[in-house]
Amino acid sequence: MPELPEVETVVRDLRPWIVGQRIRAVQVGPKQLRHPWQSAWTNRLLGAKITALTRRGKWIIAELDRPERLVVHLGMTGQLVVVPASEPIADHTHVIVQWDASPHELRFRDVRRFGSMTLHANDAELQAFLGDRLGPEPFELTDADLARGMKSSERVLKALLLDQTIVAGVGNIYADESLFAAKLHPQRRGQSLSDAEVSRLNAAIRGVMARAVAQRGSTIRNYVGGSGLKGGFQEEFAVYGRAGEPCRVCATPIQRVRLAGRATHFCPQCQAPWSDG
DNA sequence: ATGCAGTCCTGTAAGC
DNA sequence: TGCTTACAGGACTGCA
Repeated sequence: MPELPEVETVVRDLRPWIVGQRIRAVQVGPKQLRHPWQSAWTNRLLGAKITALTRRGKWIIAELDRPERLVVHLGMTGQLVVVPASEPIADHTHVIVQWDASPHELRFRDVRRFGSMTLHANDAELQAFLGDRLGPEPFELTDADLARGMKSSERVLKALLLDQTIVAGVGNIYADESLFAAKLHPQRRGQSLSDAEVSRLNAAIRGVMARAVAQRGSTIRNYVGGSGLKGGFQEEFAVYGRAGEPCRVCATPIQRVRLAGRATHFCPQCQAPWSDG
C-alpha cells in the first residue's frame, strides 16, 4: 500500500522522466477515480510544462509553468509509471499523459480506484487543501509536535499514527513497524505516553521511514515504483504480515489484532502494554 | 468536540 | 469445481 516511502520512490523515479516535459495530450478513461475528472482540466493542461515533481505526505504534486497544480493520490492500488508509448495498455489504466518530445508516456493505473488525480487552481489553494489534511512530514516532526498530537488524546497509538494531521505519510504498515521499533504497544493511549516515549516514537518513525525509503518502499501485492521496479523493505518487516512468526528480537510469536479498523501486528513481549515512564 | 464504524472498490484466497 | 465470503486499507462521511 503506497505510504510515504512508496510515494517518495515513485516521485524520485518519475522526476528525470517527466520534469521538463511539455504535455501534448491527456487521455482519460471512462471509469471515475475517487474524484471525477473535469473535462476543463484537460484543456488547462495541454501545452503546460512540468517544472517540478514533489511529495507531501502521500500526495504527489506536479508543478507546472502555469498556476495550476496536478495532484495525484495513489490510494490503495494506484500505480504511476513511465513506459514507452508502444507498450500495451494494462487493465485499469485510467489516465495517460503524453509529451511533446518523448517516446515515453505517464500512465495512472488503479485497480480499486481509491486513488485520485485532480487539478488544483493554484499553489495557494493546494497548500490550503493539504494544510487542512496534513501535519508535519516525519523528517520535520519535532518531539514537541508529536507530544502535542499524542498526549492530548485518549485514542490508541495505532489510530493516532494513522491520523495524517498528526504526522503525514504513515499508513498501516509503517505504523506497526514504527510502534515495534519504539517498543510501544499499539493499544496504549496517547495521553499515557511519557516525554521519553514520545521521543522514542519520533525517532522510530524517522528511522523506519529512512530505512524504507532506502529500500524503495515495500511491495506487498502490487506496488511498483515509477519505473515499474518493486520495493524491498518487505524483507525487513519486524511485525507487519508476520502473525504467528517469531519476533526477530525475542522469538515470541507476533500477534495480530484489529485496531482502529485495521489489521495490527505487534510483539506482546517487546511491546508490553505498560508504561515504562 | 471526539472517536468510532461504515463506505468506496476489486482482485485474491480461503472455505464449503 | 464452482460458488460465496472475508479481507486488504487511505480518505472521507455520518453517527453517537
